[in-house]
Amino acid sequence: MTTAQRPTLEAVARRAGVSRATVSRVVNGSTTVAEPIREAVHRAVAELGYVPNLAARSLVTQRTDSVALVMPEAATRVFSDDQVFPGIIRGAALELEAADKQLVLMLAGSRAGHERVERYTTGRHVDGVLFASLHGADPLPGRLTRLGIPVVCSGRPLGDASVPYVDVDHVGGVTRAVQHLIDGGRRRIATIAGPQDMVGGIERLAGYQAAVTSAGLPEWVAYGDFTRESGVAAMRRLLAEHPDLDAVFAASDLMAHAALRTLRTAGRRVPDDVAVVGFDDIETAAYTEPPLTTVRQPIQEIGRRMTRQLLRLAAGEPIEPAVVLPTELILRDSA
Amino acid sequence: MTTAQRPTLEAVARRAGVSRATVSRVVNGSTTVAEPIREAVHRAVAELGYVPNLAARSLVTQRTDSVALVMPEAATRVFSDDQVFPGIIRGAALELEAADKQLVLMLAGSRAGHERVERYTTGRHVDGVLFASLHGADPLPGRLTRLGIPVVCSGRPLGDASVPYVDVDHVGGVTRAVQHLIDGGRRRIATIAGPQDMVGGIERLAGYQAAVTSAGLPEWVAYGDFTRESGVAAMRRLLAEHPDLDAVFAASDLMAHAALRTLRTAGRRVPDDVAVVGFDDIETAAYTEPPLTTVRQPIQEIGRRMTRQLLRLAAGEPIEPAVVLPTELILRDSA
DNA sequence: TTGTATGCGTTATCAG
DNA sequence: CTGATAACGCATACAA
Repeated sequence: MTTAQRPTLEAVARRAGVSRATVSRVVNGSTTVAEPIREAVHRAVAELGYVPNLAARSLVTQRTDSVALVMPEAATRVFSDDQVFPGIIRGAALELEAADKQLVLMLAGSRAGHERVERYTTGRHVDGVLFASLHGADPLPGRLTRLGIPVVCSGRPLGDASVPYVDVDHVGGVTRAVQHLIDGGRRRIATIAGPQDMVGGIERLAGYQAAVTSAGLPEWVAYGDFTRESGVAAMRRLLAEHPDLDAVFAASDLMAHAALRTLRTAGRRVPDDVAVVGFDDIETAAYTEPPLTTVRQPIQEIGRRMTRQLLRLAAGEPIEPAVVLPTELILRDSA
Repeated sequence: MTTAQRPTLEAVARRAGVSRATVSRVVNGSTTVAEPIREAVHRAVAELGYVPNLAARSLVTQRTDSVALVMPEAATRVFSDDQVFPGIIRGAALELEAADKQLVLMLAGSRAGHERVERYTTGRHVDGVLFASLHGADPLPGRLTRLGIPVVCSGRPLGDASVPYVDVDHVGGVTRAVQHLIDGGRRRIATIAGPQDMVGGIERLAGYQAAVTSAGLPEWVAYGDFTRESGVAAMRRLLAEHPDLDAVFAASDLMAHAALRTLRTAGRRVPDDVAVVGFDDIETAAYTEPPLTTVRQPIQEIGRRMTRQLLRLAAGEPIEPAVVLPTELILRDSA
């Protein structure tokens, strides 16, 4: 292993018999360099295996051509099978690909991880930061924004209102879902709510509450955290407390899936005895038994829009502070 | 939004009435600074909201305190439910957490993505590079190694043998699995092999071939790519070509799961008519119908060991060129 | 214990 | 079209 001293611009310049400035021009594709010189430089670059030092470059350009996508979650949840994070990642990756920028994924599940992400992003290691899903009132997005670092969140940030975000129309989707249940003759509609430290959890519950209340129906709530396990527990609680329920709206498809199975175990037929509606429209929603009626949110599009907003911001263009994407009720067999 | 000019060491120094060098010492936790001065500096740092510029720092220290984990796959596959990548990510995250280094995840699914990763890593944006799963003979690990950048691969790299790696004992695991089938009286043992451009696919097939051949048994192979869909197709082909098979070893649990369902659909009972063994021991393996007998590989441990090796390498310590972790046959009901 | 001076590898500004 | 030369923001050997 030749721990060869890494060649610098200087070395290339000497080899090619030109100045550093000229080498820099060629490397950066400037068109104002004479053809023979350009060739000589390219040859020298190849012979020496020269690769620009990004730290030096970004020190002067003030850019890094990379963008961070921060996921304030432990790896387990990020890579669970609800495919929400992966969808956002895919959307961001596609959009950054087009802009020829590097996507840097960072997990901030632990306290230390969160701090490390803060150091990394405030240290200008990236041109902008995307936040994938925030818990509670995380101060980091606001802090970065105040430092002048472009930030876009997925989901309205709970703490600092001044951070631009991309979200979906939770309330509209839930309202349509509950209305659909009511139209189908359901009158005892329960909900399995999501975590109340996340905007998605909060708004979907609010949407449910508004819909049942305005229809003069009772409000039956059990809380989960979007996962299957929590869905099972919540569904059991609901069945115990309200054995006569005839419909349930779950704030995530994973919890809806759990509800489906729990209801069957309890001897209830879906949708005959109990109708079930989920939220997300993940891939498996079409393959559950029975196939799940659910509120679709355009997950990948969230990633794309966030990224586009961020790139605009980084380019100094003004952007709208909030983008809200539509949701859609997908009718299948469970309701 | 105050696009405040970002404060530098210089600014902090002036504010605190000391030299840049002293501020630098305080910021980096040097103990040789008088208490009152240290306090003054800290105050100035807080008042100005100073954050060190990482590019400038790494330009002089030659370190970035971050490590890249490259996944040469599209996002879809990385985040599929086999949980192999997530396991490696978790292992690496845990180990880097302990070392207080930042984990930088990079997807290199497309051609352009691959190039971008190359620029990023060769540009010394990270102190070392972990490769999660290589297809074919990717030249990048070798190239980075020759540039003096620490690299560790998961799985023996197919191209350049000089790159250190961490792998599991594929052959040993498969041999035990097949032997278990033979001990159970099976004589017509087929395999659903993995992709032959990946070391895992190659070695698991080789292990199967060696085991059946040395037992004087026929060698029946159908190829998949580790996914469920490919497993269904492969199992169907095997059933069509060798309707009398009495066992199948699948090179991944996902494919084994598919085999289970396909066999049942075809009217075969597992394990009565056909025994099935998988490879991986993913979480769902315990919940399939029937629960899956499989070869466990310590996925998370792979991530941890890779990372430890990389950190040693980056610290200039010598490391063994190959680490091979043991596999274990987990007996459940499918075989 | 603190300050001074220097260099890390680029890009950008200006002359020529 | 090309070449000096000055930043960029920080860490550190050396001097005081």
